[in-house]
Amino acid sequence: MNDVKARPEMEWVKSGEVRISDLAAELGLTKGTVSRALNGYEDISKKTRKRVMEAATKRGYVPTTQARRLAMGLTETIGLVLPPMPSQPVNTFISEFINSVSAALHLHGYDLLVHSANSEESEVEPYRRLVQSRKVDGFIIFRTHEKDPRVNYLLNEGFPFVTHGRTARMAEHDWFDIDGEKAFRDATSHLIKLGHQRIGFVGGGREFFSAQLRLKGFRAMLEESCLEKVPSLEQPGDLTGQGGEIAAQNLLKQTRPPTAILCANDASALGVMKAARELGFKIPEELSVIGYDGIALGAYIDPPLTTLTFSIEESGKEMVNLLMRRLKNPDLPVISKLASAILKLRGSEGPPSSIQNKNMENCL
Amino acid sequence: MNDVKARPEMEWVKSGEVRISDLAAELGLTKGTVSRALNGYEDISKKTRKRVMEAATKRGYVPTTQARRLAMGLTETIGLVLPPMPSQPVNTFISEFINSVSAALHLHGYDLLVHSANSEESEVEPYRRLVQSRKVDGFIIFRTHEKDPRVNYLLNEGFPFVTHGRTARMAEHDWFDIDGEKAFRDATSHLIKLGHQRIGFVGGGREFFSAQLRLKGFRAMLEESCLEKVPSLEQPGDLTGQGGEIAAQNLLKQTRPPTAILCANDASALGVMKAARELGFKIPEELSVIGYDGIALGAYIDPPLTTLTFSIEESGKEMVNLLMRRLKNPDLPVISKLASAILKLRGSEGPPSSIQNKNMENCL
DNA sequence: AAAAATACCGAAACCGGTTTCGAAATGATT
DNA sequence: AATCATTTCGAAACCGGTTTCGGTATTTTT
Repeated sequence: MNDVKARPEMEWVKSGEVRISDLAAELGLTKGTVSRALNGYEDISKKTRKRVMEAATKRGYVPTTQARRLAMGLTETIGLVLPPMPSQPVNTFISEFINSVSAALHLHGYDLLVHSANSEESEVEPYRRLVQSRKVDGFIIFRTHEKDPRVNYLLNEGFPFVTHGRTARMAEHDWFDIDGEKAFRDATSHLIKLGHQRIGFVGGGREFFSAQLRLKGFRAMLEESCLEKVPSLEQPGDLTGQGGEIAAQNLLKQTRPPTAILCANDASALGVMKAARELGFKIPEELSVIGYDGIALGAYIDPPLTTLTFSIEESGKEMVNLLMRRLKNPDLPVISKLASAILKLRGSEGPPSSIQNKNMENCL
Repeated sequence: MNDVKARPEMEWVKSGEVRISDLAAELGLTKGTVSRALNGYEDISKKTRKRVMEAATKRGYVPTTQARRLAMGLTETIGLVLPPMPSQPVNTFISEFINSVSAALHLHGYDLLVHSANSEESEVEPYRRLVQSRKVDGFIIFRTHEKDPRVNYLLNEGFPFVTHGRTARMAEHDWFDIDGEKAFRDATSHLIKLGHQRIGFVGGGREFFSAQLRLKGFRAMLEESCLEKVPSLEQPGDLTGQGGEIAAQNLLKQTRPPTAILCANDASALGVMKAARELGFKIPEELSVIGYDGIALGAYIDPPLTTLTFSIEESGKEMVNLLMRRLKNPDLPVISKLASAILKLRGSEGPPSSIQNKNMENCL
């Protein structure tokens, strides 16, 4: 009967050949039974279950994903759309993030579909396509805007997603974020304690909500410390090295340049340092610089870049957890998680050369 | 009859609701006919084709990807497995590469599945899983080893893939690579022409084939220029900043340290620069440093890092082209493409301080 | 020992498409 | 007008699984 296995070396080990119907035929069962046996249904006798599982491993049977997913009505895939790459790509963040998200998803049996956005079309277009073609069950979104069209679209569709970063509608969707406001309060406070009174700020692009929060933290700490808010010390920036250069030039060419500059990310901090060097400012003696992101390369430059850092690994994991929870039960109330960044002192900041003394004790 | 659309605002625009059978029923056709009409079969009259297509766009019908793929027996998905992240992630390369590959694949209607490798299991395990579960039609592999188990596995399975980088079996598979040998010949030649005679080399990890080729180019140019090959000037390295630091210490603490150091990538070059600073070597006056990768950050450090650069965008595109060709016709002969890196002078190299003169004219 | 409950498996529908085959309707040919 | 060739579409199988339902075979209850 089953002398099919002529030789014990099992020559059919070549993967991807055996289907569930083959297994069923071989065992004298129906494919329905085989399926239930493999999936742990209770209405299968231990004996046949064992028989089935042994045959499955022996023949190297692995269910065809597409078929299973079609039958079960889910894709087990999460979409991640990369933002259009800036001309100056500095995003060591992205690769780490993808890695962490992918690993976390894998633990839940999910795959990661990475899609690139081309800059010509609308920002929501990739999301729309993925939703309509039913290629994914949910999204991971990062670099949120305050009014984020992607969030609007997905909320309107009732499609699951989690954001890295808050939005104006953050009460309506799950999100994970780093507390950039607190981070910049801390960094600003650190600079003030060192004696700085004129502190410049290089932002991260008006369009990103996180940039606003960082600015907010910066301003709040200034106010708390009775330092006047000087509009010309706040430069927009754009998260690139080039943007940092331009911002630094605007800051340092002023008649009373700042003695410290706080940057919305490390890339612009590097731009700031470059411009500062070219303008003859010594770091950190004549100018303190602090970045944000904690990129590893920051430790290798001269002086090493002091920066606000956080765990990208944790970010990815947490976001996946939030998303999985949402997928399992779409009706749960929205939740969020706020992690904090820590100030990693590496040497690009220090006390200002000429301490302008002023009443630093209390606000009058 | 079809007064279903009570109001002209068409409230069923909500995506993902309408199936092909709905369309068929609405039009009084069978789903087979609708399918053929939509897919441009010749046996459908212009009239009904038009009717079908209009109804499809009106109802916002988009075929369910899973079903289509199951029926057609393909996944339209390419797998990319990320290598385990080093403790010091410096890979701005990866995110750019993913972006470029993803964009190129999209033009062909393919998706990109990004999978992370956990370092505990065998290197081929992720590939095996993706093959067996039939989640992808092909792979894009990078960071090849000379004897690459992934390549061996896929060749043995007869599964389509393209590598970024050559392998010992490169005659058997399509590949794309940067001509690292030539690149390092060029860089070495440049240093020699500047007057350097003791040149250090920081490799990129024995396991990578590319590292060997770069070393080969370095050695070849030394020999061509009648410079003696000093084994102690060749350090292994590991493509990280830390590895660069260690290598640089080994080089610079020698009694006769090199006047220039060539690094297998920019990350290790940054490590080299850091170590050099700490040991009191001025760059480029007392030590020239050249990297490889052309990372954007290199332009922002002091001095800006001279490096060998190439287009990641082009790499991604070319690899996708190779892979698509292979998928369309698996029996075509293997082809490959070798692109070249160009030396981007930014300032971290210059003539050695004390020119040790020696006969530089010809080899004797 | 007959009746009722339980364990176990087969049959078939289903997921949502694609593709082959054949039949009916239409048009062209003689 | 009868015959043949084309056009056009319906019917049904198929991709490879999952899941519901119902019917024996077996065990338990009385």
